[in-house]
Amino acid sequence: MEKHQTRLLLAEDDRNLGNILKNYLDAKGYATTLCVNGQEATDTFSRKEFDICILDIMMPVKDGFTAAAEIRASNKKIPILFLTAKALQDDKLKGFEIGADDYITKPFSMEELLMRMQAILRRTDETLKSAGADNVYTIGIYIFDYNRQTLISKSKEQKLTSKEAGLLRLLCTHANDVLDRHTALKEIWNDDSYFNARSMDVYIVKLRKYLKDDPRVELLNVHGVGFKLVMNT
Amino acid sequence: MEKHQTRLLLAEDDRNLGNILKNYLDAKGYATTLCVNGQEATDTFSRKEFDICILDIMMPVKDGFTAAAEIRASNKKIPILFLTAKALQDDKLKGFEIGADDYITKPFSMEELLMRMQAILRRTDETLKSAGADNVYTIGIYIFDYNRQTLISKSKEQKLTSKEAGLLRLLCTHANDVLDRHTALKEIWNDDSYFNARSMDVYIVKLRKYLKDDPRVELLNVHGVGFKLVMNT
DNA sequence: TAATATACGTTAAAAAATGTTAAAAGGATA
DNA sequence: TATCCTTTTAACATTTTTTAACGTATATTA
Repeated sequence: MEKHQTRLLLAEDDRNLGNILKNYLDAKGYATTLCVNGQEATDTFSRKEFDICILDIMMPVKDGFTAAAEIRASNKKIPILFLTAKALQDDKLKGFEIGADDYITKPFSMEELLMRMQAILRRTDETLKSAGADNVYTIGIYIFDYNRQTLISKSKEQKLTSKEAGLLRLLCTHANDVLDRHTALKEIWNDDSYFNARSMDVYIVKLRKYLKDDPRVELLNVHGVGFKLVMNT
Repeated sequence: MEKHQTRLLLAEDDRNLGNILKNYLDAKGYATTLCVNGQEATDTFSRKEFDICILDIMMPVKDGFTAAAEIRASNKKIPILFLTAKALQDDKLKGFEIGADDYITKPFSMEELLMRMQAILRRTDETLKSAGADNVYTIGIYIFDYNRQTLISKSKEQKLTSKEAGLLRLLCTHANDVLDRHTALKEIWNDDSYFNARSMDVYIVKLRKYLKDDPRVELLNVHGVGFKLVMNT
């Protein structure tokens, strides 16, 4: 039921850049393991499970190409992304021949790195996006299936409209945390205006009615900020 | 079950560069269709089947981003690769947001383009083939064959009309995801007008009737947006 | 703290989109 | 032309969403 974090192996010998990247990627929700050379990277890879590797080319002890080749030998599916100051053509081609998924030359923006990683992971993680997209949430005594737009409890099965389901899913992804009004309006109404805000209030009332059979589930307002779906266990 | 050539849609308004690329890619074994603007690209894409798209950003009539968005709306899986002189960061991010798989800035070497294409196709080949398997889709207890225009279950074989089959195929390629009304109307009715929209609603009713024997298969409406064929969990 | 403004709760009506069925129109073929 | 099949148009029902109106709660300021 729990969607696991994407585990990322990052090998970068520049401690400064390495830490900056690790912090950024951790903040973006990736479980990042930082290695400072290729040897450490291959050792770590053989001990732990990873979903994607980001390797610098020029590193002491063992370079990124060599590390990539070893990683590829033990796992021929895992995405590998090279990161390097070398813009030399031969190196790029060599990287792709090893089976790299991308090759980013420094300097690059961290946003671009993230985008390129996501572009690769979109293709790789079939389960995350398309097939098994975990859109089923447990809300107290209810089971909410976003895909089917149903909210089921022992006593009854409530069909939801698309707006109801969309809003409830957003609330679920922010469970026990505040969902900002503006965020919700932009996500579901595509436009943050006065009337849409009032419309959203109407939907909050509807959702409260649907959820009223479980007193431990509360849909609280945070004045001036948004709403919070609280589930007391 | 022979393995077909990879079919490549290339949109590039610079005739010279376009022809050089087409010749190179053809020589490398790709069946390349060259378009000189975004409009031609989207028109061609809706008429023929492709495995990957390479789009220039700045093109007359319709730019590459707009074309990509339309292509992505009608096919959420097909790899899209942008090709451009613009190295602006915002543009890159915009490209990836649309769902691009790569973004190559000019000047680039044709070898690198080829490598990047192959890196993407390595990831997608299997998934594309298994997912869309030659226009035959499994929908719960049914087997839908687009080419034969049949929807077969154990109890009966339903013959479909061409509009029914066309709409059902689009819904299948968007399985468990919303198929936009406008996209469907442009794809199947070639024109997004009020009466065609009503006609489409009639067809949705027909498809629901055909699919009603499997309660796990649902054809849901997403109010104001489109329809979603739900069939997992 | 009272007055005031703003945000939210609630219900109902209006408006828009979709569901449903049947008839009309269009196209192909015997 | 008669017939069959597909598609569109029409008419009416129902559902979903928005807007309006009014009440209550929360924050702000004199």
